[in-house]
Amino acid sequence: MRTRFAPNPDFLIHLGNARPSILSYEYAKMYKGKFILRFEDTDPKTKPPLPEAYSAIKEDLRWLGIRWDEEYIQSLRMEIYYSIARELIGVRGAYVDLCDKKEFLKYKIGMKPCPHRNTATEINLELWDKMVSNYFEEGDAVLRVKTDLSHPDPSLRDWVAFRIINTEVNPHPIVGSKYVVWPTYNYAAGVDDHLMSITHILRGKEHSVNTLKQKYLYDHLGWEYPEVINLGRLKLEGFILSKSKIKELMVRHPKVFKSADDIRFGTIASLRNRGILSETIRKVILEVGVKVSDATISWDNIAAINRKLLDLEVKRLMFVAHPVEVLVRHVPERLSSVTIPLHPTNKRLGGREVRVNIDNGNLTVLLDSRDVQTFKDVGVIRLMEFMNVKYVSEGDGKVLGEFISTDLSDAKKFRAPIIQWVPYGGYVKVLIVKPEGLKLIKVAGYGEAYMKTLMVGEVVQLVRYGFIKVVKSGGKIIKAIYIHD
RNA sequence: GCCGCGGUAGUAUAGCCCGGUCAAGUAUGCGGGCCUUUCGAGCCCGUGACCCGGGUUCAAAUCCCGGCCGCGGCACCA
Repeated sequence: MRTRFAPNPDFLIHLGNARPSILSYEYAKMYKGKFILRFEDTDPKTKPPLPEAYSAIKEDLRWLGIRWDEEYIQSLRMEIYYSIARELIGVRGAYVDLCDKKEFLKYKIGMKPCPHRNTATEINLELWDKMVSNYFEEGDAVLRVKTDLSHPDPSLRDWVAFRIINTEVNPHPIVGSKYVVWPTYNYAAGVDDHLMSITHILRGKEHSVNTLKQKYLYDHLGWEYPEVINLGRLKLEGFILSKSKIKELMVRHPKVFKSADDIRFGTIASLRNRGILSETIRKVILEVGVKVSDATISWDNIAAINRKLLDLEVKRLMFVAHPVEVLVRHVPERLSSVTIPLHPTNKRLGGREVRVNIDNGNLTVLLDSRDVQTFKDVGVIRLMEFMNVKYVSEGDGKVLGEFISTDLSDAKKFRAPIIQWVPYGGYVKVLIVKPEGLKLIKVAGYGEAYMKTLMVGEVVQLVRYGFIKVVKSGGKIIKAIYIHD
């Protein structure tokens, strides 16, 4: 078993591409076969390859846990395509067509052969050599593969295998202006799948006609076509996956959407930046499986999988989004420092010391305005991992509470809600960016001082708030991306 | 318009090839409970689906036909 993933390096890959790539890789692995990565960069004109995309795609694949046994770049295989083209002409499977494009269309829809279809082989070879040696202009000549002219689908009839692209005008990022005759997707992919002994092709169902086209090529050459498995399209609820739509947004709003890995998009890099684990993506793709029908992946589902993976591994910290000062009276001085574990069960994560300032038994903490409301409603709350507090009064905009005890069992006795808190004076400002569709909602709040030690890229759980990924730290304000709740 | 392919709960998926064990399984969501120093996780209970209509058959989610809906393709793109 040999499978392959064959992206066009003209852009980043997205969640939709994760389906064929992960599934092809897993298939090969399952049957102890080989998996091949092949860059299909044979159109320097309408889909010019992006030099940085080759490595970016490889990085994304590696991140997804995909390892490949062989790697090819089609633009480096031009001589191979050329030599097979001569072979194809030799068996009268292809001919050089000098017709004008519109003129050919008439023959095509009329199911009639164009005048060049029966050109003698020697002349065809001569014409082909002229093509390759830059004799013709762009648009003057193509090499067509002979198919069934009466096929009900007109697009199949004598499709183009090679066309001329003026690479002085549109140089290729890898081979520059070295070649002017370029193979089309169907030719290059078809030839390579055979030459690379691909046994199973897993690709999007948009390629289903291409399979039919390529089979003509295989028939002419006496090759056997691999097994094909068509995969349905994937959507990600609330995200844009489409290459063209992302490009359009970036062109139209260059200041809003600076790069294709923006957390609002559905590229693999975007999801990685967003804080989604590669394991989550793999699970989702494997769950969707090999089916032709389309699937809309819900964000809830992604979040559920991701949350479970993150839950055990990530530190839990306190954060208050809409702070209200609460003064607690009669707090014992010995409580000016408490050590709180960073995770209730994962002891490897250790703990952190939280210092508070107790002045004459008075302690000021910040609570979320919603929690202050519960405080007033319920009468007793527990400041998580710290102490139980009784509500006293509210006046002049100040909320007053009274220390009861530190025992957790008391909190249970009082059925006190457990609330996260941040010490007044011992906090750090946190700015959280929450993507919602194409908008970014910004939430500013206060995190406990320990958050200053977080590194960029680190993911933590803010208790009762959600999982975040730190994108900027070190300064006065910590910036983070909201992953999910 | 013309070719081709699909349609199981809100979402995703299992079962369909080889009809009965499917009064349809699983995950997530939603409702409730237990547990828990989170409104998180875990555990338990509940909720909710075979697109419609015919046919074949003792028996159809599964096979056949028609309809409806959805998707893909119709490039000198990949």
